[in-house]
Amino acid sequence: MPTIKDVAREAGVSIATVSYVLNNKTDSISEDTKNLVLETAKRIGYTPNVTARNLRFSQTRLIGYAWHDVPRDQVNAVMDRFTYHLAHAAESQGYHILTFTHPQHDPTPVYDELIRTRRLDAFILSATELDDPRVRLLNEAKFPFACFGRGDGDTLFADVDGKAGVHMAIEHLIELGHRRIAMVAWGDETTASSYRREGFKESMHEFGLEIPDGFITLGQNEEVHGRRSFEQLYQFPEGQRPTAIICSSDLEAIGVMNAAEEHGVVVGKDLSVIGFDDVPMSQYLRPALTTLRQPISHVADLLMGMLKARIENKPIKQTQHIVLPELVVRASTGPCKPC
Amino acid sequence: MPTIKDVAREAGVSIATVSYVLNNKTDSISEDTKNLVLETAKRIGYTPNVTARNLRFSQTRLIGYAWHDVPRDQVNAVMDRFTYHLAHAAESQGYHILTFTHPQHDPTPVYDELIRTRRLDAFILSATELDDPRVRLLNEAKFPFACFGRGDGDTLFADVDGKAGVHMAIEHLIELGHRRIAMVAWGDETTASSYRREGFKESMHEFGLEIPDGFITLGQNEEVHGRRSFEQLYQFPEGQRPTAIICSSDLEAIGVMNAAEEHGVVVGKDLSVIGFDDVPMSQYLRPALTTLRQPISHVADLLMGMLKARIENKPIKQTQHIVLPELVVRASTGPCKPC
DNA sequence: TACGTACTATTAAACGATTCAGTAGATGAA
DNA sequence: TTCATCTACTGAATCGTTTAATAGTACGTA
Repeated sequence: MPTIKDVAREAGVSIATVSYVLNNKTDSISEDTKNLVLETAKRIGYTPNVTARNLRFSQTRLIGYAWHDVPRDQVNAVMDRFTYHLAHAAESQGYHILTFTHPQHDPTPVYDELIRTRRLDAFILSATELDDPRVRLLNEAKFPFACFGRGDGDTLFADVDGKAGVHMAIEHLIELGHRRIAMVAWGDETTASSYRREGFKESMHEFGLEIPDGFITLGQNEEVHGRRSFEQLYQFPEGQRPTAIICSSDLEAIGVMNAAEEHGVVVGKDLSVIGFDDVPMSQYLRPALTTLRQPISHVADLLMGMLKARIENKPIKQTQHIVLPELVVRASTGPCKPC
Repeated sequence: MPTIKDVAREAGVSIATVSYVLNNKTDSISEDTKNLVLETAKRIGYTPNVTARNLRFSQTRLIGYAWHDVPRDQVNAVMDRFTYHLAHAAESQGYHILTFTHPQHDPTPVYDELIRTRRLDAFILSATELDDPRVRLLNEAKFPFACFGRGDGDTLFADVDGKAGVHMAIEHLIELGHRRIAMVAWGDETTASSYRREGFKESMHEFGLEIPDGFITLGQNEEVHGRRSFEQLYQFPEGQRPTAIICSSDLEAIGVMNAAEEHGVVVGKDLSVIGFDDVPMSQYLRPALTTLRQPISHVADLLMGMLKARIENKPIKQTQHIVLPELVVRASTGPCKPC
């Protein structure tokens, strides 16, 4: 592979001249020399060596994104799509994504290692928690990063508005005549969980609807949580059962639908169900699932835009973005039957 | 961040000495000096700069993997899991995965660019076709790569044995009493498609079973292909319809199951259905889907093992691996009812 | 005394770029 | 003629490593 030296020798000029021409710093280069260098570079097929350039600039043009393992029975929700869009967004800014893995409960050593070896210019984090050890580490190291999820202080983040999403879901159900609406929520204190749960409480109140005791079920993001939630809600006497259930994820919605079918309850008619995420399969479920689609591609663009500015020490117009999900209406929601 | 110079100055020795100690080339370093250097490096928190090292060795310790876009209604099958396991396997060999994207029908310029800038040491390709333009490019450039999928000549590859998978599926169905078995196959000439389709023909013949005309339906890997295949097979008079359908993917199996339900055919009882891939959702379908699970993690390990050897010019024991899928039996297959 | 030989550590040249500082040569002004 | 200025280029340091070649001691031996 030819280097800048080869171009210089072939063109009969110095290395410095070649570099100036190729970087378009041609203030004091004659037109003739410039053309000669450009032609020579093209002729011998020269392309600058990224590693050498990176060493010179103390950069890597690489952004780290940890791909954490998920048990094979769990759905990785939107993470595969997010990775694709992240890679795409990074490329359009002149960066690349380096994916790495870490033990689920001890991420920091890997982050630390990547910082210390100067392998990366920045990180993208996803599913950030309140008081997240990764965030603490990166802040202490003053290392650039941006989060898919909430952050405090001057943390760069973009997140989906779970509260507004649940509001949209309730609005849709009310238009269909529903009044008794339950929610399958998450018990653990992640930001996403509390926004979705609190959004439910607030919006129901706003619409003047009661939330009977037991209408918010708590558990983990698993199919069985949806399944158990249905069983629990089915215990209510017939006139007091919810006619619609909003879930915190599509996976839980599937659990609800599976349990409902086993009890002879027809989803979309006897019971309306709404999920969250719009995983690829949800359109092929029977009935197809009404769900809140996360604008993944947009989130990736926002994160990369902010991150590039931070890496390059440029001003950032807006450091925190909360974007609306989109309600995708399918057959799992229908008019309230008993109403 | 401290550099090797800082360690040398602090310890009062030369840079070379520090380097020798840290790389454990201590043939001609006294025990005292060695300890002094190690302690100093630890005290000031020194970690070698990867970029500098890479420049020296003309390497990047980075492996490229293209993440091609898939329409949002399609399931990305096993690619998300593959990426995770690939990253994991790479790390255990001292490498990292760089993900990138390219236009679906014009991949080569991006590969070319990454080679020319010397951003990567090698590539992993997936879904390689016969006469693949990427393979041609990489062979011409003599650039290391390994494929998830078949390859010819001395191409490094690991692939799932689709033929054996279909054989296992047929065997399972025969044990359940089935005789009239159909297949939802792919019309386009990818290697995966032909292995699965030809495997079906061969195994059926081997078991002494006929394949009536129309029992192999051709289409693309979409839900609707499964759906249409069912409709087509349902046209047969009752005693001649297939009692079991093997699909080339879980997505098609879902299509078959959806169409079956609409016709009042109960999957798992009236009709057995087998998928291919074991996508995460398949266990939560109603009925849960019997399917052929691809040993993704094993494939990733094999590929990275071979690739590392090729990059480092070490001998490779076995350059081509064909691994067995695992039949995961769930409720979508059951005893042959009319038999 | 002189010399070969361990032993230990250092000097300096790479790797492939960028860029500051400097320099020849031409031109113009005093 | 002399000096300043401008144009068009080059030399060499630098980024942070690795490693071949070399050099300085000390010791035993001829």
